[in-house]
Amino acid sequence: MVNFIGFNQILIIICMTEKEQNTEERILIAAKQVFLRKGMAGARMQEIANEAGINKSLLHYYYRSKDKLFLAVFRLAIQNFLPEIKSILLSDVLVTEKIDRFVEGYMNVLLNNPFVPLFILQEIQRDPDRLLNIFLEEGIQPQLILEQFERAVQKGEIKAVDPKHLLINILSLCIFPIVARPMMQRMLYDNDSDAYNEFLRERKKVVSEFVKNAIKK
Amino acid sequence: MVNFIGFNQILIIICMTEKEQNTEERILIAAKQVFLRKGMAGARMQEIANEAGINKSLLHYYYRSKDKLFLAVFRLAIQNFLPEIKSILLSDVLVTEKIDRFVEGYMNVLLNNPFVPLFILQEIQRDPDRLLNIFLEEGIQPQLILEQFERAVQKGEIKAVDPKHLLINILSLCIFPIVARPMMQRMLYDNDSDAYNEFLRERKKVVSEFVKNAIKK
DNA sequence: TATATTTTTGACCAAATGGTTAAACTTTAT
DNA sequence: ATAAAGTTTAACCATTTGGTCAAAAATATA
Repeated sequence: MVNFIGFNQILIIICMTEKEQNTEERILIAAKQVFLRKGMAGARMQEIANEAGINKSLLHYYYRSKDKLFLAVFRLAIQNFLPEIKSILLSDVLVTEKIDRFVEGYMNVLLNNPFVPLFILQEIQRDPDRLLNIFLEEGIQPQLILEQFERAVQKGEIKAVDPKHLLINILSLCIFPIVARPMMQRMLYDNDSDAYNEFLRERKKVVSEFVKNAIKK
Repeated sequence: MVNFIGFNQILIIICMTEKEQNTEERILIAAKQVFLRKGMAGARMQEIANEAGINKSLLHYYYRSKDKLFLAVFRLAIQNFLPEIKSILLSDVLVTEKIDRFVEGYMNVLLNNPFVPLFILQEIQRDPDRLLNIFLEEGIQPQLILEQFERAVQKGEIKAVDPKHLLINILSLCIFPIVARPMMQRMLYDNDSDAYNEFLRERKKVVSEFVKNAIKK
């Protein structure tokens, strides 16, 4: 008998869109879709299985429980943000230039992962201690930014502001318009998605200017 | 036989903390507690009944379904914010003074209702059309603020800024630190609640200055 | 090719959950 | 005091839901 395994594998590779990647990865992607939109409490294992186009039992075969699968998604969500942020924070430029880059880069990541922030805020409210620990494990270090602001103040590059307030200001201005998009797009732009996208594009400059204006001596 | 009804009522009045107000109201208060913290998907009818100290059937007796009870809570949450905001917006003072008052008043309401914003953002993401309609029914008019900003620009009171960006900036700076409190209090203040309260107090001034600095000519 | 191992599936289960109902209890009206 | 109306309760119900299991299918190994 002829061995069709190789042929099948070739088929699989060709039809990547349908049977793309291994099952474990497909589950994770489907779980991300569902968990990010519905949260832990609103997500259904069956819906994740449907989204992945596989049998529900496979979710447990690969991830054991809903909680474990959720944790994998939570980690993934964090990892979507970390690299971009770290590379900017570690770059060696003036603090004002760094703020420009941060706002630009951070808002880009937010636009590509619009469901992540509300998801994270929601879930941290539900189970703060455990999930904040995961943040630490994934290597989030707000201290890093705060120190940079402090040094910039000492060196006289910027006005003497509380670095914590400055950090929260920047995060607020970037994150809120994404988190509140379903509300604001309807209230301010008659639910015109293109118009709100344009608004968010403008916003990169607006936020940069807004922040820099507040810290220039 | 002696009529004990009057005596019972007196007891009820005395023990207001225990049997306070009528059942319908007690249910609404309990439902608010649970829905605001857990959201529609995470809330349990039994938990609400326990919180109210009554039988679960009474929830359905007074509010028919979980969905109806949720809607009542959603309306209530909006109403907690409206009066304060409206009174400030309608006051006849300079735009800079109005921003001061708005930030002060809005952040006070937020501190008294810290779970409302995340709750609303979460639920609007789940069912945007229906819930945004409720917002309109309750009389939210962002147009009101936008027009005031526009007029202030025309009269030359403030720099020519896009009123929508200005509005989102103010809302962001006020709302985000409350919504992200479970996260930020831990990351920036070692979970010291008093320290974060102090941070939020300072913030009223910081935000006011931050915003006014961005719009002064 | 035959055998062991891994992957996938459908049937099933127990607990949880929103909701119903009839009876008991309380209050009001007559 | 009695009947009527309103309120409260416990027992139930149907469905949903996370999870299990044994058998089937596919794959790897010998």
